[in-house]
Amino acid sequence: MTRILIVEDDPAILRGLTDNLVAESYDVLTAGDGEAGYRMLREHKPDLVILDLMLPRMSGYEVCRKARDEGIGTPILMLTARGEEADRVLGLDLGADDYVTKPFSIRELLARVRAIVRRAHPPTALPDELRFADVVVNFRRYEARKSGSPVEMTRKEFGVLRFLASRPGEAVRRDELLNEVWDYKNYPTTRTVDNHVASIRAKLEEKASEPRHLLTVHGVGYKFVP
Amino acid sequence: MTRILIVEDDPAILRGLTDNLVAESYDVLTAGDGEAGYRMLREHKPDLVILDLMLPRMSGYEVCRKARDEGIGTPILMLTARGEEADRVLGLDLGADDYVTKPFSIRELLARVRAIVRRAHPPTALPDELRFADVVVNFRRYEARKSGSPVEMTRKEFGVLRFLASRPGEAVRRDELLNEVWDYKNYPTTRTVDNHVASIRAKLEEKASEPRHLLTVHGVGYKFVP
DNA sequence: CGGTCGCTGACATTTCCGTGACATTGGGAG
DNA sequence: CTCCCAATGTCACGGAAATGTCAGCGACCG
Repeated sequence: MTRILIVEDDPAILRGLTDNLVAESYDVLTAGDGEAGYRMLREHKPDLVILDLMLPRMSGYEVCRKARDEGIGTPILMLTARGEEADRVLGLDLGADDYVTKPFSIRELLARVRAIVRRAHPPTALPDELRFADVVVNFRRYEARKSGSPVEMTRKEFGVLRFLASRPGEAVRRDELLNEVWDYKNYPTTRTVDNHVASIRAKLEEKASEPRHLLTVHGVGYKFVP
Repeated sequence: MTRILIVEDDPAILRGLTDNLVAESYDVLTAGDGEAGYRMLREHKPDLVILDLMLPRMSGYEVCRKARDEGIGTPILMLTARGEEADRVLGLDLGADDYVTKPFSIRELLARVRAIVRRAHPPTALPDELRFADVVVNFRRYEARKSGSPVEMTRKEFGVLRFLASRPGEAVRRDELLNEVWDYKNYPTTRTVDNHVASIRAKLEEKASEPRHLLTVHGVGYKFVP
């Protein structure tokens, strides 16, 4: 799970950021001033810090410099107010990885966060669409069709199928599926995975008892073959 | 894959830029003088050009002007040496999208490249008008009609419907709607979205309890289908 | 000061998820 | 080859989470 520390003294912005990042299933830590932020940075070693430049007690500038001086390489995304042009370059020269100027669009900020995180943890790309036999599944539309007729599937079913399909032909362990499709709060039994696979089979396979695309790998997990 | 053309005569800078952009998984093309750069711009239609202002054979200034004269709208990021202040504005007037002054921080340049690329792949344009079943909605006039009769809708309702309609058939999460239709300062509950969708249904759907165009995607959000 | 709009919270309803019990299968040990 | 245990298939139920619905309240505007 990717952990993000937000250091920001404006409660409105802090809340907006937190909500959005949590919704994107990041782990979020927060601090309201530079000192607390710096302490949390050292103690919790987040994967990314979103750091306001103007902060009470210790500026983002100082937090950044002190962290870098200590060899802490955690990626830092700076928040700067408009007109702090000089500080911009300074922030970047200090070793911040990117900056965003307030007022910023949430979309832009999330895009930058994703970009930074992606550089650190390259993920496996998930497909947007999947076709096999007479089945078409579109993961953006959350739509599935078999022989042209719509099939109702649930969110978890889409999630499981999508992850299996991202590694075609490869056996995927149950705990890998749990890690990828579920979040860390809801971490059910591995049997839950079986149930979801079973219901996907019931909906998309010709004969659920003799699956041809969602195969069991005994003692390991499941694999998808087109 | 995003393709970037770099036109730069200093081999050291050229190599530094290339390495960094390749590392960020861009496709990189290079040219060492203005003429070659101009030719490659026409032939390869990159998604972005990083263009030095001072170049042998044909200046960045000329390349930019000629390209724009021919209606080539490719985004251009200008590299200018310090003290070329006058040229800066010129470069921007010519239709360059951004500029960076040498010596530049590579991080800053990468940040600007990302910003330009993002702008160029627009987050889906919003429609000005929408028709489905016996409904006509005009988002410029803020007018809606059902079976020819006017229907009163509020600003937020127009906003929500418009964004959903900009991605027909695709499931849109509540937080995406909040990000697009609301601004980051006013960031209400996701339940607020439900209410607005409900009231749009009440006004435009035949039976609000059995919507046929504004559909719920359980666990995800909503989608609009024409 | 009356009305609309937008947001929240409470309650009703629907959908889905996770679990456990039991049936069935697979594969290794003997 | 057969037996036996573990792994998996199957199913139904209880509860939780997501959504629909409605009323109320404050902000803003005329």
